[in-house]
Amino acid sequence: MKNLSPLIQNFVLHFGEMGSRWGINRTVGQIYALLYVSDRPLNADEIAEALDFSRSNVSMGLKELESWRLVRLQHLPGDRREFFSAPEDVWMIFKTLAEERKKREVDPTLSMLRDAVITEVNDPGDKFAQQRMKAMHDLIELVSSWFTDVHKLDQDTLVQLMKLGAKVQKLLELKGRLKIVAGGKKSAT
Amino acid sequence: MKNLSPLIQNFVLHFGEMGSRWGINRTVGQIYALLYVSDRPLNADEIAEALDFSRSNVSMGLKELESWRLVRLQHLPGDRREFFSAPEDVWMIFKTLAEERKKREVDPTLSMLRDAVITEVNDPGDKFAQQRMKAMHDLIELVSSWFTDVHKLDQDTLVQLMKLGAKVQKLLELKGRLKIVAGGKKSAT
DNA sequence: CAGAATTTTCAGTAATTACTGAAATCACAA
DNA sequence: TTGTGATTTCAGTAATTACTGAAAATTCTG
Repeated sequence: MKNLSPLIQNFVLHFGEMGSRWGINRTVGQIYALLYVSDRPLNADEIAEALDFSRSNVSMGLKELESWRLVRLQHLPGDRREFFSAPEDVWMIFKTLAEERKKREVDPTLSMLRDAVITEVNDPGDKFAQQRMKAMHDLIELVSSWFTDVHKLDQDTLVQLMKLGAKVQKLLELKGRLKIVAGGKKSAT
Repeated sequence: MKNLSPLIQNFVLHFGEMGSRWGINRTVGQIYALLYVSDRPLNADEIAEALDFSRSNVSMGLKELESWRLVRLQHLPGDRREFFSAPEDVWMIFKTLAEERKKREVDPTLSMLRDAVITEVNDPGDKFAQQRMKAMHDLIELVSSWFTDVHKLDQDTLVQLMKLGAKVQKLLELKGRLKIVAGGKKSAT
């Protein structure tokens, strides 16, 4: 790692490590981390130089990141090389990551579970297994469609909701009471 | 894989695959999947037999799962062997997983970011990097403490919230209006 | 306490995944 | 179109991670 300040180097190394713990290869994590903290787009040679990777490794890493929609490719005027940068908005990054993981892993899992649950089986062991799969399916489906749903919310609303934390319970109780009142009115007329 | 019905075999293989995509080794994923759909606790030999792993591999896998608090060890009367089972409550499983990942990966990342952000730097590149790290830190902290917070909610409330999905926005708006009214009253007195 | 049953450890090996350098391909300018 | 710079591909190799079998340790029983 040449020409990287200790601050940035530390960040990059940590992200490489984290990446590998979440099933993303170390190199890819490091490239992303570097782009994330860089104040200008970088080309592949600069990345290879900074992280001390081979040019081809950087090429593969960038391709991977593009497939995750985590980097933007751009051209600088008067320069034939491709420059890469990470989107600035951290919420956007978070959402993109969640969307991609959902598409790649969660959706196929749901589909597998759905198929498994509707299969006709006779064995009691299989019957039990199906119950368990159903429970897992329902949970994943609930969480996953909640995710999709809140993606639609604008960022401020999302932040507001998060900051509310557990206090959201009070709000839900309030909602319950309002509903009873409304329901009462309706049934009275 | 001996004695496993196609239904269960399929489930187990899928989970092994998913595990490895999320940074959990294939074997561990398969052992967990098997325990999850099993209608009774299994001992290590049964697992080794069913999945066709060596006994020592199963031992290591179970140790790993115990460290994630994802399996329960129990003894059957009149049997010296150790039997393992997966907790039944899928929400509990989900929460445990989230807690462990937070403890192992998110918290150390937050700590690294906090340190990086309070470091004194002069280089403009470092200053910029610090801004980015601050943004990431704040997002992770917000989401992570929201997670901790909603863990406290009982399951029904959580399900209610999830089912509400994007409609939660309406509720937040309502809350906003109530606050204004309340605030108005206060300032009037 | 001796011995049997069970579990764990760990060094060696196998399998997988990551990385490189060289060659091929591509993209553009003259 | 040809040449040059840039990027990608891919076969070979390196590094890492996973797995096994044998031995050690642990746990229980008589």
